[in-house]
Amino acid sequence: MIELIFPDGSRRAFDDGASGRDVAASIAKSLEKRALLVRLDGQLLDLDRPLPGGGTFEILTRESPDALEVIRHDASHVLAQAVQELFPGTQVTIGPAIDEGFYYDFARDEPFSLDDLGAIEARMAEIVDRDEKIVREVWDRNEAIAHFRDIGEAYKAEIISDLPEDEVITVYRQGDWKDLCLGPHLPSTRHVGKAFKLTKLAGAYWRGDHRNAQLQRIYGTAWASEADLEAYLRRIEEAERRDHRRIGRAMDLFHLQEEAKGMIFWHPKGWTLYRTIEAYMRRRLDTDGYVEVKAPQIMDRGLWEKSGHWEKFGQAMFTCETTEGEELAVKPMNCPGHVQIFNFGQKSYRDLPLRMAEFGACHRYEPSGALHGIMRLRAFTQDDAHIFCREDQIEAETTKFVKLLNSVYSDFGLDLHSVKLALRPEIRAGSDEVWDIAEAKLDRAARQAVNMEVEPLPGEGAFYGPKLEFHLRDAIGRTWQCGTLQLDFVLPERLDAEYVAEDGSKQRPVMLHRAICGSMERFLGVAIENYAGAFPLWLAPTQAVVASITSDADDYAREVAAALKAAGLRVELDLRNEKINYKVREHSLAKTPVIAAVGRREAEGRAVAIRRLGAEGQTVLSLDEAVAALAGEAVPPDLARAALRG
RNA sequence: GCCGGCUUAGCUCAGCUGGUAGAGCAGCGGUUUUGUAAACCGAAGGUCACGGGUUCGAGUCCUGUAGCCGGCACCA
Repeated sequence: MIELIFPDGSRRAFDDGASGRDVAASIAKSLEKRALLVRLDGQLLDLDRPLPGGGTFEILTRESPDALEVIRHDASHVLAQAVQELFPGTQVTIGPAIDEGFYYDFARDEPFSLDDLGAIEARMAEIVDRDEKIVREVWDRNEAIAHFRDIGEAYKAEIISDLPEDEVITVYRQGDWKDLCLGPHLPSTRHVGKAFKLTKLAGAYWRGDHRNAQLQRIYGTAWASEADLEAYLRRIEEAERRDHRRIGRAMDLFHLQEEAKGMIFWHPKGWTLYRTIEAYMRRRLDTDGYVEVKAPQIMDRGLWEKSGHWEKFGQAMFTCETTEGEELAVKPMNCPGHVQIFNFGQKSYRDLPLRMAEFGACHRYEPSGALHGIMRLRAFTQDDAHIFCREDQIEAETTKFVKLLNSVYSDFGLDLHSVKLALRPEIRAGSDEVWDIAEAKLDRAARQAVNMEVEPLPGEGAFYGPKLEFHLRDAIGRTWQCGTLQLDFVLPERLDAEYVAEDGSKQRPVMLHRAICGSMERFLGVAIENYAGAFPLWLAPTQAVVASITSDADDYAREVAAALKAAGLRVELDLRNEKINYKVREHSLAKTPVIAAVGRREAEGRAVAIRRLGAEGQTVLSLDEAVAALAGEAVPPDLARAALRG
């Protein structure tokens, strides 16, 4: 007998060998019908699999988030079956569930075309209608390897060979089709439902390694219901309207062109936005005890060799040779320059922690395929800073930094998507003891400062130290690393950074590389998508347009614009010979936060009719009131807080 | 860099199976003086990304290159 503990706390005994289905049926026939999976002691199991023992027990139906993940996983199996039925000779590899859907990687000489997706979808629907039972089988390891090799599934055979010797090999069968898989799965293909859609084709390397063969990946999305699928598709469509590239063009912020791949031509409005953010960041750094510097844009190759970057990233650096035979490199990062400034003259322990900031313009020859709007560029500006400190100051500095970062993100209405800690890579500098301490310090400090999980990334740290990553999301849910804090025990050594300690001895400082925006451009891209171009007043490149209604009011309109401008607002004047309807529409589409319309009435009463973006109708205020109100609202959040504190 | 797709007027897009280009908006010139999301008229605007080929004839078919888009790989 086995004893099951149900979510309500009740306990019941069942015969050995009872399956989740038996349990569901014993409760209610209707529950058996709706049951898809069970959870036993936290582990998901197939509904028809005999329960291996007793424990806490739960029956999952379609509505459960865990069931949705299995629906997506099964959709990938149905996809694979459909592909193999339609395109014999195609090899299957792996096909997991992912956020919002699933994919499956196939090996096939001929590429799939977009047109194939329709046919594959239709076949998938057929397989769902066939309602094939999905059956779990346990296979002998060697037989499994031989079997998959015999039927030409080399990748599957390779996967099994690489599994640990004691791993139970399970194969799931649906109709004539089968796949090596850990499971669990739904009882039959009918339960996958029809709320799925194949979305895109892509290349993907076998096992994520570019030295391996490239497979063909088919992505799809799958949901528990048609309504959820439709909502998802609508959400994607909506998100595409927020795309920073589209908004950048529509709002005339910037452009990119072939002659300068991965580099931005900032237009007046975009550059105003950029400078507003830069000024804000500069104030935040200033109040947090940073000093700002500026190091050369191009420096001798020798310095990059000494820092170690030439060896590792030389291929990706822009270089030039002078007529006098010097070899120079455009800086791909700011740290070596900052160490030169640190090294100039003598530093005392009293100078530490020394927080040295620079809005550093960096150039890197990024692979062409990596470029993406203004998120991934070849020329970008880091809001970089290096904190030179003693080892015992690392934690406090990290906590201080994360606090600042959180405060900055919240001023832009951004939520951290995730925080990750990249741990020691295989090839690294420094002893294991040093890494132990370093990783623990960052982990502790980050956990203390952010109210969320810190996800470890084994093997992904920089060669010189562990790295905290702060990720934000773009409109369609792709995440971008923006903030970062990296501990470095190598560079101070390589570039001979020293300070004089209390006892008069020379000591090496530790260096913390840190950035909040990461790249100003990327941060701007994320901010554009976050606000969908409708910036709060303090950020909007054009904060207000003064629009005349008739030309009688032109002089007064000029006066209003001048008054707003004198109060520090970024104002445009629209005296064109157009109807007010036309002007309102145009400036609304341009996402101008405030339209101040003035006609004969306003001119006579020295008033303005204020219309706010997104609001219906307008409020008439006296000119003085309007200026005071808008000027107050346009104060950046950090200055507003400072004013509040007095 | 790799796989797939796309590239037609400033922008958004038409252009069927090959017969040398079309709309809306913007811009320009006029008319209109207008009350809160598109007034009216007119003229103009294109080496159909770039190069090569097939053909009597190519935006359309083939091929090479570039850029961009979606992924993958990369990201000091």
